[in-house]
Amino acid sequence: MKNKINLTVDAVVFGYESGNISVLLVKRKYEPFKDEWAIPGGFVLENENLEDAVQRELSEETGVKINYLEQLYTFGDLDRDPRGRVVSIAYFGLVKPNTFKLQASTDAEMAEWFDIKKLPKLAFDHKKILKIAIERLKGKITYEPIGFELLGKKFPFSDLEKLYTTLLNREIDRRNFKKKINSLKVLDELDEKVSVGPGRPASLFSFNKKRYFQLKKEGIIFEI
Amino acid sequence: MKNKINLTVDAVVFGYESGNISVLLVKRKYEPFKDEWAIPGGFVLENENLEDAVQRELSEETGVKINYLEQLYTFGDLDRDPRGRVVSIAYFGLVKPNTFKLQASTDAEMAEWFDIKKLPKLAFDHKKILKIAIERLKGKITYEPIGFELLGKKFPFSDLEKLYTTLLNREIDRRNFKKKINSLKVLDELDEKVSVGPGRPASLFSFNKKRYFQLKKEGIIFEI
DNA sequence: ATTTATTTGCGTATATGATACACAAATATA
DNA sequence: TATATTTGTGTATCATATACGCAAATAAAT
Repeated sequence: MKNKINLTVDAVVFGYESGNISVLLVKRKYEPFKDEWAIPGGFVLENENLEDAVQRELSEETGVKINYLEQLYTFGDLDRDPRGRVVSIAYFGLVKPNTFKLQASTDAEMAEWFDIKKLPKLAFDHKKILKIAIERLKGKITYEPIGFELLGKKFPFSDLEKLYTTLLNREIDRRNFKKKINSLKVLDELDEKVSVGPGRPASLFSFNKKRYFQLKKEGIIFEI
Repeated sequence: MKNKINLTVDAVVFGYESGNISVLLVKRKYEPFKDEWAIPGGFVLENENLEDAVQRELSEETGVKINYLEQLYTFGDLDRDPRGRVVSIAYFGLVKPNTFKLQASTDAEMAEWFDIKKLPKLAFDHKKILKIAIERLKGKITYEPIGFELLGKKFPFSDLEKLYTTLLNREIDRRNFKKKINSLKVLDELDEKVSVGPGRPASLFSFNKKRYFQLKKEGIIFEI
């Protein structure tokens, strides 16, 4: 066979905590773009599935455990890597808050979360990749309840609400939003409350995965 | 650099004529899967953009001119090619009826249109690729007016209607459908009529591209 | 202990958009 | 001239989305 080409995977991983949406970046240790921030990723091995490659690179570079992963887009422009032709298959990932904190130990490669509104300069064409990933996140959250993938096992309703207002960058009427979510029946109300700061204590909810997969199978559209 | 991998592009190209949706396939001349039908495609050259590779392969193998092209998905399973590891970036294309007929001359590789309801056995994992492409086509047509990409410059309204009923595999109420399309204002009614067979002659319409791009920019959702 | 600020939590009324449905107009064919 | 066939429109009803106000439960301040 002929025409072998360098192939990498890159993973745009989003996390959410206390009203901020963050993306996971790593500081490059080697040229090109040494000491600049980049989306985690690396070369695909000859005998390795694409998703395995993503998981391996993420685990090596950041130690973060991915909760949701899907393919984003394949970038193949000729000049995207100064070393030569490199085609990159980008993935889109979400993590829950418990796996959100980075182990201080993994400083072999420095990994850090960045608020998506305060991004540093990025290596390669990673700015473009990130832009497409953010669009996908915003788009997807309005028609599939993937918002839950970013929340913990138990959460107050206001967390979900704040996630949507942050991501969609607009106010949401809580009463109508709740009606919509309730109609989907993907939330189970737990027999437990939390109270943070002033105000009425909030009931905790959990995400009903069974129901979620049922909806997905039926192709239910979910429009916020 | 290291870990070079064989990279191909494949293009699932749809056409539409007289109520049938067809896909373009080529008969393989060489092993593996010699004499079996496959989605057109081939190896990406070292110094060639991905889209250029698609267009080149399509032109070499089928002579068809693509009207609309977008990336579909990248397939990278280890065993998808018996010759070894081959990662394939699949594309999704639509052609208009005027470029629909295949030149009889290009029989170097035999290319043929197949009704998507009467598909032959396919080489490699192309059945899987085609399945995903058909889902994409069906999904996409309900929220973006790409249906027009499959029609000629001028067409009677019933052609558009039949395209949707065929693709969605269900009846559509013409009056409500027309209301929806009219509200988008993407159709210009021409001062011209056609009459085929019995029945009232039909006005011809053309597709207002300017308006279409405007809608797209505004992120207008179009739900049939 | 009382008041104030803050957050959660619900219900109803209105507007907007989707669906259901029937008949007239214009032609080719018999 | 009658019949079959296709195009072409309007209105009434139903479902869903949006707009909107106030009570309940707490922490913090006085």
